[in-house]
Amino acid sequence: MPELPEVETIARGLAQRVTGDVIESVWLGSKPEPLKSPAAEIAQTLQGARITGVRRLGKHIVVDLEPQGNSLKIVPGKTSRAKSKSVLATKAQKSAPAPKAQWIVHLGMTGQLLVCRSDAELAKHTHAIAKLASGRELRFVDPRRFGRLAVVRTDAGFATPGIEPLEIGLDDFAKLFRGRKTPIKSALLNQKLLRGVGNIYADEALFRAGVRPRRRASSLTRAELARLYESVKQVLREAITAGGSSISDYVDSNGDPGEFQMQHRVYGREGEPCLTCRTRIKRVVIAGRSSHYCPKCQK
DNA sequence: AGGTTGACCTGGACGC
DNA sequence: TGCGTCCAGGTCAACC
Repeated sequence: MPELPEVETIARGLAQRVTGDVIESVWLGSKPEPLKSPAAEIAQTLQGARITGVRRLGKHIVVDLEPQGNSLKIVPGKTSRAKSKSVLATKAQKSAPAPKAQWIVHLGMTGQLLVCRSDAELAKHTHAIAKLASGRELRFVDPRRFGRLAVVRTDAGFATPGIEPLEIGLDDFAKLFRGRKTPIKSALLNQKLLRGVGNIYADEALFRAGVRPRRRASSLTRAELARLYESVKQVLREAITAGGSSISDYVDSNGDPGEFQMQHRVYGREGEPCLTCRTRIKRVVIAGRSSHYCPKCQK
């Protein structure tokens, strides 16, 4: 479910609500799929850490952490309570400022990262809970288990390929598609090129640009690339303003749905009239993904 | 090497 | 009501 605007909405909400809070303890479910880092490493990194910020990188949520006792010398007795003699404690002792850490969350198709009261009912498919010093909890819920949790503790921090679509310039944007035989729709979904665009916004951007999803990426004219460039940015910005698109289970960190699904012009509108020319919207499958377009408005 | 397909999961919608 | 089928916002590994 979550593409760039949804992840951005969630990250902004979390930043507002949990920045400065401290993770007191962590519970991780028994299902191993969601964990990309070893459970012990995740627990150890999060426990006692102060949240210094939350942001989005592509479709990832990055929770910036200041490990426990960062500026202090950590002695084994101090980290005591849990699992950890901890690699963390050892490292912190050596280098005066302990390395910053990050908690990386990818929501997959159905993941949710929610802030709630600790007495709130536990949703089915809750895979992780971070208890906060403020008395609230940060919960990761994901029925389909396509989501992923990881921690990163390198100086460089979390990195992912691809360019942010809201930051790229037109020339670099055009370069991404040069010589690519793949359909433009698939190229837009390729996270190694642009990071954050997903199925809904690819379809919506192509409609606004007047380009059919099956067109080979390399066949787009400069004018079409320029229109697509603007369309991608426009549709993402509008969707962020609307708080994202809620098709079935997307909610922000507060549990509230987005509004942008009301403004979809082609996605999910198969058989309905084009809002511009009344032609029926078509749905085709491209590289396994359903793709919606107006056969008249898009060339 | 670039491009395409299927697998990974669960649950909701729909047809019979 | 119940069962089967299809579909879903994302990403990989495995193929061609």
